[in-house]
Amino acid sequence: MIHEKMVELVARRFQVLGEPCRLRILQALEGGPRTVSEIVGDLDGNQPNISKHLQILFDAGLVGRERSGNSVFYSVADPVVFKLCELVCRSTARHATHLGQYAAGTRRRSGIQTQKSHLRSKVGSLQGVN
Amino acid sequence: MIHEKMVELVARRFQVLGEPCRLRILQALEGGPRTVSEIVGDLDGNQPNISKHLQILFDAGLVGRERSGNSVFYSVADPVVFKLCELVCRSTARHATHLGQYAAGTRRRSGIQTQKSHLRSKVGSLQGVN
DNA sequence: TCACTATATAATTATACATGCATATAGCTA
DNA sequence: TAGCTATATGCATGTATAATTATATAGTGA
Repeated sequence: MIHEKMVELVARRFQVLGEPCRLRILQALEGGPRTVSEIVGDLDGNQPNISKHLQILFDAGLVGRERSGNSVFYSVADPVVFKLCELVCRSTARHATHLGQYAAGTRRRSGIQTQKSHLRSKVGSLQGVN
Repeated sequence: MIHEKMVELVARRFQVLGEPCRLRILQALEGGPRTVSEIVGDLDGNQPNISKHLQILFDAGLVGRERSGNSVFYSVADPVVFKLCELVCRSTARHATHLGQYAAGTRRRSGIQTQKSHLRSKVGSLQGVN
């Protein structure tokens, strides 16, 4: 059992990771610290937007930063993010594979199978949905 | 380097995990499959809301479901979610600890330290902002 | 068939958030 | 100081999403 406050903090971290642009930023930082300009160059977003995402990542403690002269270098604060991405990546690939099997196979569309209906039919549905 | 489509899929999964209510649902499922009613009983949300969150978790492939008579049993589809939560939990705890140290120590407010200013002062700031 | 339980869905509202543009601020150099 | 570069912030806007209420649908048993 986890405390309510902790659940919210953990959820917030997942939420911060749940943005394609921010994942790409972390990816760009995988090789080491980079300045904002460099990151903007790697990705195709505009500078203010990248800066705002970097701020969000920083507030979440996922990246660190240090000013060097006129530039600010950002770096991944906790390498665990790469582990997380790897795990989710694998899991996502598995899920996509399953979806592909279903699509290529029975053409069933993710409905709930009644235990009984499961015995008489390959195609279950939940209130005719999906 | 990861494909753009994959980045979006992974981000979507993180986003689905980035909701306190959904984390609590997964927590409730840690002991094994449960019906919607049971989950609603464990948490304090109302039934339609829980059902919608369950649908989102299902679409993301994070839970599976099977109807049994009048009830629908939901279960965790991929135990990797618990690993993810554990990793984020630890990382979050570390981050919170650091914040605590800063707060108790120099009272600095997470500004960027210039390399030079770092040498002459313990308190850095970035445009006077946090 | 009807009544009942369990679950899902629709419609609404309020809020959070990403984006883009304009602008402000910090640091450097002359 | 002024001008330049790099970065951050404010504001406006559109979109996504969570919560709530009411309702619809599936299954069960009489």
